[in-house]
Amino acid sequence: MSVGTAKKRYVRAPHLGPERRRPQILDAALKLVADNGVRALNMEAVAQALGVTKPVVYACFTSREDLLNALLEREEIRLFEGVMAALPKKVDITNPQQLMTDGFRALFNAVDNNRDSWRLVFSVEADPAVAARLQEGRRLVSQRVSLLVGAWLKLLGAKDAKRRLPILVTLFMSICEGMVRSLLDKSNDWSIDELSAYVGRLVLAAFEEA
Amino acid sequence: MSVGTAKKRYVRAPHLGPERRRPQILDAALKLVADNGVRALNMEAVAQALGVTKPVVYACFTSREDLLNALLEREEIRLFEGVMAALPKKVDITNPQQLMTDGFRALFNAVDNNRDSWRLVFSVEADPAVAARLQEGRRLVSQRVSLLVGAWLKLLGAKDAKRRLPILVTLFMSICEGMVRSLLDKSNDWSIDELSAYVGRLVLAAFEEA
DNA sequence: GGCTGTTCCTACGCTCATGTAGGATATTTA
DNA sequence: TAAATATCCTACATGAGCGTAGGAACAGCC
Repeated sequence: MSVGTAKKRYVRAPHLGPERRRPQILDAALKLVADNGVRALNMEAVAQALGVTKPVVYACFTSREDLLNALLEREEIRLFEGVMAALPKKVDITNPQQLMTDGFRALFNAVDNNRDSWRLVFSVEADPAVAARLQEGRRLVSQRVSLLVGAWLKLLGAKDAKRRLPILVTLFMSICEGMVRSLLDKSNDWSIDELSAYVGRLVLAAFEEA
Repeated sequence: MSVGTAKKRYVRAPHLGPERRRPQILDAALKLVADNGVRALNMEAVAQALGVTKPVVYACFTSREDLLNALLEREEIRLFEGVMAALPKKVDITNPQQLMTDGFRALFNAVDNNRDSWRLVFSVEADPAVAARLQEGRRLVSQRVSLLVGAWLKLLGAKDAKRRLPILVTLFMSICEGMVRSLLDKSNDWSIDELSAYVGRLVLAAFEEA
């Protein structure tokens, strides 16, 4: 074939510059991790997803670890917002049932509206590069839950509250995490409203025995 | 220094042969994973732990994946035994409290007596080489739990049992997993007897609302 | 002691992913 | 339009881990 009519083998990517590429890269990285797990997140794959080459990615993030951290930094805002909004400011004794149901509904909706971000959290556990950050996030949420459960125990007038508290926090966190996980991979036939009402009722029953 | 008095730089490992090395290798691998996570499991590390070189390991297991599978195959016997023994044969309506407490106690003891094996389970989740095997294990346990919870729902005469079942199973499994996890990394001031009694009471309360 | 077969070790090749140097191309500026 | 600058691409260096070929040391047997 003649040189004149030969098609270019690739399309050279537009000159956007690091500033405008950063968010694109984070988007691509999020999708990669959410779809195929953290192990699928490598610089080559990210570059390809954008129709670009590695050095372009490295111009935005100095390393894979840097990229992953930046991704988490961006997502954790959304994530925390969802979780913290689900937790009530104060424990309202007049209607604990409502409190639970509303909380779970808020959580489940937050998850359902940001599935990829939430998948990220669970995928990323496998990666040591961000283990510390993740653990810190969990600690923060636990702390908040601890406050609320502590208040609840006080209202109940439970004996031995100080000792029971960590167990109850663990229990509550496990339940939340389990339900969120199942929300992310199974798509069962429960609406979020139904599910939060049911789970809320069950969990409340347990906590009334606390 | 003279050649005659030069110390050997290494001790050549005894000639045991693959047959007798296999269990040693599995032990070393288990310890590695339990202590430092799956990522720490590489053939070189395993070899070093035994004072041996890689080809010796490869004489016993054809690949890293093979080794990991063999390890899980060996451990899962112990693991299943613990879990299945914790689950009652039949749902005894006369004393459900006892049923729960005994179950949790059996589970927690099984975990506490095989901490490394259980750590393995949670570490290994990060590795795609055995993801399928792990998932299958979970499925088997779920199935068994499902049977029991199904029977329980029948005894309760719960409405909509079929639809509620999977939610309850997820809930129950999440709680178990969460408690086991916390048993493995925190060493709190609860005895296993106390803990199982308390958790049993809470979970029962929830399930009476099922 | 010498022979045979087993077991172990040294040394290397391969692949995949990270990260970088330097040239090519586009865009902006003068 | 031509130089200066920003951005991108090709090509390579490096390192970790997997897996293997072939020679060295040992054990048991005659």
